[in-house]
Amino acid sequence: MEEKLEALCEFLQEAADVSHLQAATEQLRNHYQIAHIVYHWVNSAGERFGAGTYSQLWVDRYVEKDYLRMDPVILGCLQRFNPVDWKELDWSSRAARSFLREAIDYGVGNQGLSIPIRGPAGQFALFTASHNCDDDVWAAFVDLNMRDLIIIAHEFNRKALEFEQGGDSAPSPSLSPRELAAMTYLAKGLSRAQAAQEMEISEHTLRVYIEAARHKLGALNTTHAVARALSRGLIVV
Amino acid sequence: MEEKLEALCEFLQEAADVSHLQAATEQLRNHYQIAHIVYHWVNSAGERFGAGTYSQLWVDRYVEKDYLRMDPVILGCLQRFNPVDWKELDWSSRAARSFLREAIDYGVGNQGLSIPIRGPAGQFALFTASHNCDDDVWAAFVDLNMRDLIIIAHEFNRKALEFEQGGDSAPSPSLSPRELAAMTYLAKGLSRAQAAQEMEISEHTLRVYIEAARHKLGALNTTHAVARALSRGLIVV
DNA sequence: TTTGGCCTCCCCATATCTAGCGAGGATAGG
DNA sequence: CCTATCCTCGCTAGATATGGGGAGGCCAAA
Repeated sequence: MEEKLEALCEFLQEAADVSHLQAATEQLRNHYQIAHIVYHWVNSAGERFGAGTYSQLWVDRYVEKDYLRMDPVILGCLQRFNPVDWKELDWSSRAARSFLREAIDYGVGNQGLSIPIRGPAGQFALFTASHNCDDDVWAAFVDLNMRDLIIIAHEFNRKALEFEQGGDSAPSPSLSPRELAAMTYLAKGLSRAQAAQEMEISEHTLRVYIEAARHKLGALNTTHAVARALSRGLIVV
Repeated sequence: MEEKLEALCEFLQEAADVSHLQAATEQLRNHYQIAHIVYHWVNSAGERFGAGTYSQLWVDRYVEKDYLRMDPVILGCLQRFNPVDWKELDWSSRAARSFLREAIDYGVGNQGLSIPIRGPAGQFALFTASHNCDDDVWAAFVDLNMRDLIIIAHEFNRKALEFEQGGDSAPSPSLSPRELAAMTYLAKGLSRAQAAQEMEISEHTLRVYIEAARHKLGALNTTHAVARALSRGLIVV
């Protein structure tokens, strides 16, 4: 799985649009005179891409350790809406703190601002600016540049979306209303029998919807189908 | 211009509830000298709120006819990411065109810009500015004010989110690393046997993790547990 | 030291899901 | 009008998941 991720990222680095992003991050970094700019993008198929100015050493380390799954910046922004300063995140666990220490050792800033933006089909973009400085300097920087950074994040998203739609990426399948209802009830924890009762249809019919949704979503089982429907933003619990 | 905008944002930050948003929209409208400003918000429970400057006649008509379900602005923005000019939307169906004609009759602008923004739990916000003028004037307006409008949309969302979260924010339970891994593999569509193999433990042990996660998450079954872990941002597929 | 959480393993009976098959009526768009 | 999609219902059999129970070792914090 990790190799696939790396391959995708490499591919993207060579792709015209993303190298554009890469160049853009570098340019931004120079312009704002901060340590790093990172752009992280999860498309509607759940594939991840990134472009940033972190050192290759840190990127390798990050991938190797699968830090994606515990990085408080990622986890925090997955639950948030608006730009978030790294200080507002949850660094209480030991793993998180040692992660931060290590990150700083690898040249990542001790201060950071991340802007999460979501797309209609479960796309998730995270634009991050980070720097190494004390709190006052950082607060002043954020105060001055927050708006620009939000606008830039939107620009990046536009680019990423263009790339996604221009390429061969499979568009999110559209589920019928009953299929969506079925997925939603299952995501709420109802059994098939209960869901069928809610929808006032036979359980047999409900099964047809689940199967149809499963096939459309390319899912291996019901849980997978519900997970995909959720992470693509097709349903909401 | 800039100072006035900042004052508006400050006002928004002090706004305590949705009824204040109404006042804010009115203020924005005066400031930008356009026909209408509308803010539309769907919270994580799927409940809709709105604040805007449309005439009550049009609002009543809109609700009565259940236009929400066919309004090309709503439908279009539900599938989009970035600010969208109404001209970019799909007005091809007969119903859409007659809807637009009717809207203009009721005083809604013939030009509009809508900014969709999404939250982590399916929240959906739509900030719209509309006006009645010809294309050139409108293009100039958009060109000049797009950035401000994006920032304002974000401010509105921050307020709406605070309002939604005011009080009953139940903290997400913390799952152990193995529990998270189990949830993640299940969300990826692996069967219990496969997940156990990936984690190099027996299927029996895996079941214990799933059960533990299920109880922590207050979930009724495995699918529910995975759905909750996903929608709370505890795991990433 | 004791408590609590975590990780690992095992048994069993029942409930649920999966994967095929088939079929008729409603509805909306071209 | 026609075609495609959706909605509804039925069957069978095997595979898989679920919900109880219990048990021992490890580690860290109180």
